[in-house]
Parts: sequence; structure tokens; C-alpha cells
Amino acid sequence: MTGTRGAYRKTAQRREQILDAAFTLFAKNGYTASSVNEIARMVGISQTGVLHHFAGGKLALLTAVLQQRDALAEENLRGKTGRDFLATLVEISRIQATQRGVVQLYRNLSTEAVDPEHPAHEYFRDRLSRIADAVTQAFTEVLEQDGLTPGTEPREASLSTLAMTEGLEALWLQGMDVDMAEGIRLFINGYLTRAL
Amino acid sequence: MTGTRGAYRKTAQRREQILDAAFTLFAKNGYTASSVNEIARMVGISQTGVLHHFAGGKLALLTAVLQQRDALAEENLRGKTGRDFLATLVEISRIQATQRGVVQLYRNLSTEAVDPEHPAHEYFRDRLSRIADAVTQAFTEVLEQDGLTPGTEPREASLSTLAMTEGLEALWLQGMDVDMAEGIRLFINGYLTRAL
DNA sequence: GTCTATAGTGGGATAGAC
DNA sequence: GTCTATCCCACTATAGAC
Repeated sequence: MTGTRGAYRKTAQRREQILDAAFTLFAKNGYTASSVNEIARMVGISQTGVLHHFAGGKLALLTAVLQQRDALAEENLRGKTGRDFLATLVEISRIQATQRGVVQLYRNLSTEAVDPEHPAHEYFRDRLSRIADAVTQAFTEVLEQDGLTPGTEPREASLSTLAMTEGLEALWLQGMDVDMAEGIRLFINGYLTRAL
Repeated sequence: MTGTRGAYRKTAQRREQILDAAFTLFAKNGYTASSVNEIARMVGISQTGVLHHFAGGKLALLTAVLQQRDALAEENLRGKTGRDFLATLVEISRIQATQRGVVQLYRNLSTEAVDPEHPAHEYFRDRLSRIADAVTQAFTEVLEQDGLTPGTEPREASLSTLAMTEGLEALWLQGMDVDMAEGIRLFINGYLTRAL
């Protein structure tokens, strides 16, 4: 419907432009400190022009940005199991090292969203739970193939891996000289009988 | 000078009240999203009343809060070396599990401060560098006493430990069921020939 | 589809009275 | 030491013209 022809073409383009600008700004300053006005200026239209495309106001922009980005990120993991899933985590991290904005976006927003009254609070709570469950399942699958070092408990391994991932991202964002993907790979290898 | 008697007594008390309120609010909402007005309301005075005590404006409040808190935190580590230093890291983490606000304050502010234009950008950069160096030195001291497992490199161990610390804090803040202190203790133990 | 104009709120900061 | 009054600015959102 919103294809490359007809009356909706311009709308679709504008929406994309706006989402890109919103993403950039949210990544830089977080949600609260970003203004619709500045997004509008980046796109080259007025503030009301932006709101025209996102009826729900600023909040609609936030959820649209999050949904768009998560759809991309989770796509890589769909269908993967066990070792493949874990290897993909490392791969995602390798890609993210080239996309500072994405990492910063999620750190900024997930930090704000710790506040139970933040509009994206539930979103990030659920997101983290889902990821933790998925990683736990991956470790469980490896366990069933006798691929885990003795004594490794899937849930613990999952939470530790996520902690290491978040932590390496934090250090990296703050300018420390760390290799996120390598760090995660080595950390996961500590749980595996056969290295990734 | 600003003791318990005389004309400055009230000032000293007010400054403390204001700092407490600022800490609470910064911890909850970060720096940018917090307002002097709200701090003032928490203390029970007007916005101008607050600014009277902190001539540098809102920014003076931020640096005062940070300095006050870091003085407390680094005091515990002063004089400690090697294993003692590492054990104290675990202890600090154990204490922090009872002080959600402190953890949230640093996560909120350090996240904002990733932006090079943030007033506290250099502060957090330097802080992290200092901590990383101190932990590296602690691991080096343990190494010299043959206390590290073969192949452990102090700098890598330091950065990984910090990453795990930050990561566990992040998961904990976001409501996951993790034991920060235990997690860090076990992680450090992986580097030591004799467990903490 | 985009604009101007405007309403309504809240921000930080200053001047000056008490 | 604290206040009121005030300034100027920025924000989100709506109404209505083109």
C-alpha cells in the first residue's frame, strides 16, 4: 500500500527520515532530553510537520524507533539454536562495534527506563526477560549435546553472558579499549567444551 | 569554620539537605531531566533559595554530588593492595546492593556523560581510567605473589572484572534476579589460584 | 502534507525586597 | 537566608489556513 507510487510515497519517505532522525537523537541524548523540534530541524520541516506523521506524539516516535530496531536485531537470531545461537550473539556484537549509535540508543533508553514510570519501562523489562530466556535455552540445548563444561548451569551461564555483554558495551561506550565481540566469545568459550 | 554554631550553621545544614535531594533526584531521573525547582520543593524552599547555596547553578550541584559520593566510595579502597583490594571490590558491591540509588545515580549519569558535550564527560572518563588502573595494579600485585592462574593477564583481568561489575549492576537495576557481589566474587575467583 | 500561530507548561537564572 | 517577581527560553500539543 505504501509503495513507491502514488499519494503515500512522500509520507513513507518522510516517516523514514523522521525515524532516522529520531533514532540519531535518542541515541545521542536519550528520550527525555530529545525534542520533537530538533528532530524536525534535522529533517528540515517544522515541529508540527513531524507530529502530523506520528499521531501519538513524541511517544509514538519512541515506540516506532524501538520496534524498527528490535525487528532487525532479533531477525538474526530467529531459527538458530544451541551453538549457532551463541555464535550469533558474538556476531551481533561484532556488527554493533561498527554501529555505536545503536548501542548508545539502547543504553540510553534502557537506563532511563529503569524508572517504573518511564513509558518504555515494560518494554525493556520484557525485552531483557525474553533475551535471558532465549540464551538460557541455547545453553540448555548445548548441555543436552554434552557441550558444556561440567558444573555449568544454563540459567547462570545465560545471565553471566548477558552481564558481560552489557558490561563490555558500557566500557566500550565510555571510551575504554576493549574488543566487545572477542570478549564475549572468550567468555562463552569458558562454558563450552569445544570453543566457538 | 562551618561548624555547629554561629551564623553558618543553617547554611551547612541546608547545603546537606539540598545535596541529598539532588542526589535522590539525579539518581532517579539523571541530570538533564532533573530540575532545580523539584530539588527545591523536596527541601521545602524555593528554586532561588537553592541557587543561593550553589552559586554555579545546576552544574555546581552535579559536581558537588559526584565529589561527595566518590569520596565515600574510594575511601574504602585506599591503602588496600592485591587480594585485599579485590576482596574490597566484592564488599563494595555487597553494600551497593542495599543502596539502589547510588548504583542508579552512576548508571544514569555515566550514561548521559557518554556524550562528549556533557558537563561530566571528562569526570567519568577519568574516573573509569583511574579505576581500571587501580584494579590492574591489584591483579599485578597478586601475580607477583604467584596468586594468578596461568595465562592471566592483569590488564585483561581488570577490564573483564569491571565489565562484569557494570553488567551485573545493569541487570540488577533492570529487575533481573542476580546477586551482584556473589557474581563478582566468583568471576574474580576464576583468575585466582586461591579463592576469595 | 506542511505551515503559522498560539496555548499552556516548565526550565534556569537574575534583581531586588525583606 | 529566603522570598516574590520577572525574564527569556524551550518544550509538547492543538487549531486552522493554504
